[in-house]
Amino acid sequence: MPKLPRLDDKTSKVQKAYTVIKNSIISMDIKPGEALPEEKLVEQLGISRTPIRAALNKLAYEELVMIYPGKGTYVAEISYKNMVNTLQIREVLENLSVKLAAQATNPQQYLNELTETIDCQKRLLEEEHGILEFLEYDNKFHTIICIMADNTILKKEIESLKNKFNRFVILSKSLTTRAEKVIEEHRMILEALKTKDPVSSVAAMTMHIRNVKLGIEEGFNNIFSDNRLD
Amino acid sequence: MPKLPRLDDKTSKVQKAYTVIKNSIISMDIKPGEALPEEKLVEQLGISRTPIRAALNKLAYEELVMIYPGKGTYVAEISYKNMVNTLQIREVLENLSVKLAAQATNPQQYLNELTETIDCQKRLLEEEHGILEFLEYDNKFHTIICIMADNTILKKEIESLKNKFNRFVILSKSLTTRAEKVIEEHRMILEALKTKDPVSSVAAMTMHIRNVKLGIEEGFNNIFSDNRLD
DNA sequence: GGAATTGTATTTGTATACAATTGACTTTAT
DNA sequence: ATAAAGTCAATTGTATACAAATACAATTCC
Repeated sequence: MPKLPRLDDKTSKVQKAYTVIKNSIISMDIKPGEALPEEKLVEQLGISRTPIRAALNKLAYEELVMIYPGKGTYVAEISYKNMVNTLQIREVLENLSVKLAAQATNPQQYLNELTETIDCQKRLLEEEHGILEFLEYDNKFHTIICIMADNTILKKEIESLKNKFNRFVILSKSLTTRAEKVIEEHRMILEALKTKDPVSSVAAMTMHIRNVKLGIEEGFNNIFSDNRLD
Repeated sequence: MPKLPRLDDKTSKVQKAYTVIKNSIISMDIKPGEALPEEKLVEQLGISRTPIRAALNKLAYEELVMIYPGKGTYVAEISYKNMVNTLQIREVLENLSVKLAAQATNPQQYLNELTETIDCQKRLLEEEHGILEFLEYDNKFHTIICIMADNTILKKEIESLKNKFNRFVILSKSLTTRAEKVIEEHRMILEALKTKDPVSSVAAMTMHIRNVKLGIEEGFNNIFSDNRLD
């Protein structure tokens, strides 16, 4: 019997609800501080409360929503301090990731994937696709490095941080000026990884993260009069 | 009306179930790989499946249990590689934590709390209390430094890592030989923090984490013939 | 009018019934 | 004998009903 295309409905309703809500939050489709009553989500998503609650709990764990028992569930607020705290952690984790990746024993396949990812991102930018798609490949770039680093826990942590982080990126609109630079910085990280030198790889990553932070801060300053929006 | 004694049952059933199961796992009361059927937990804990499922999901997120949809839920296995991966992350996060803590603006209160925590741990050791209680104050020590660092996300991350980590500590039985050294190393971190010097603080923490790792590896080698128990 | 109380609507928390999945065992046809 | 199909038990996934908590409005009492 020929292999038929599987109608992939295997993903659980929890997973679907999680993804839909998460994307709505990251894309700022639902605003920070906005309420997320479970019953409303039941109506909109067409599934029962049980999987919705599970999805919200997962999002709460990743600090994308806040659950106040008996009161309600709300999209997590964005603050300058939160952005700084997130970036402090991300910097050391990404540096660890790229350091381990540089020491990978069989890097070739991953180096190819990284190249491919950068090319995809470049193409998306030229064809003026949405920012969410651009960020998806941005995530992919950093995820591949984690896989290269052969540390699944690190991969999960960084992916979770990146979720939170992308809200800052979108809110700050920093990609409108930085998109091409991001690609260039990724390329430099890739080149460093090719040399298998941990030190220069970490240096390239540090530079990248630092620029990301500067871009976000600049964007925040353009939106708010002062740095302190906590 | 006279003040009645409050019957403090405010903690939710999810929280209770989570704590009970988590402690059972960390203390090795439930063995790695052992099944955790929800119905069995219903009988033992005397609550319904709903809060138990929520608790298990939370534990799954912290990687203390593994949920295989439709198959079953199991206590996470312990492997050498997992231990190494966890420690790699913990090292960079603890270093970040102590670096930021050294730069805290109003450290005095926290320095007092750290001193107190060390003294408590010392007393517990002399009075030969259980290992779980010792580890509780160990957690507290590292948590206070995170609070000092003024980064709530970092605090959550490190606490989650420490949960996983304590399983390795208990399995390796490393505390039987290292308990006093742990206290001494904590004291050195405290002294470094008092000088407000980030560099020496990080150095003291790095030394501590390195020794923790060596202790665990030694314990593992005594239990298993080789390092590779994955 | 004002403070305490009570009621009520909204929302999350929990219990339970039923559906879907998985895996092992049995059966059956070849 | 072997492989395919079918049955059954165990387990998680989902839906729904009801309970508890919270906030706010209405009411009562002074």
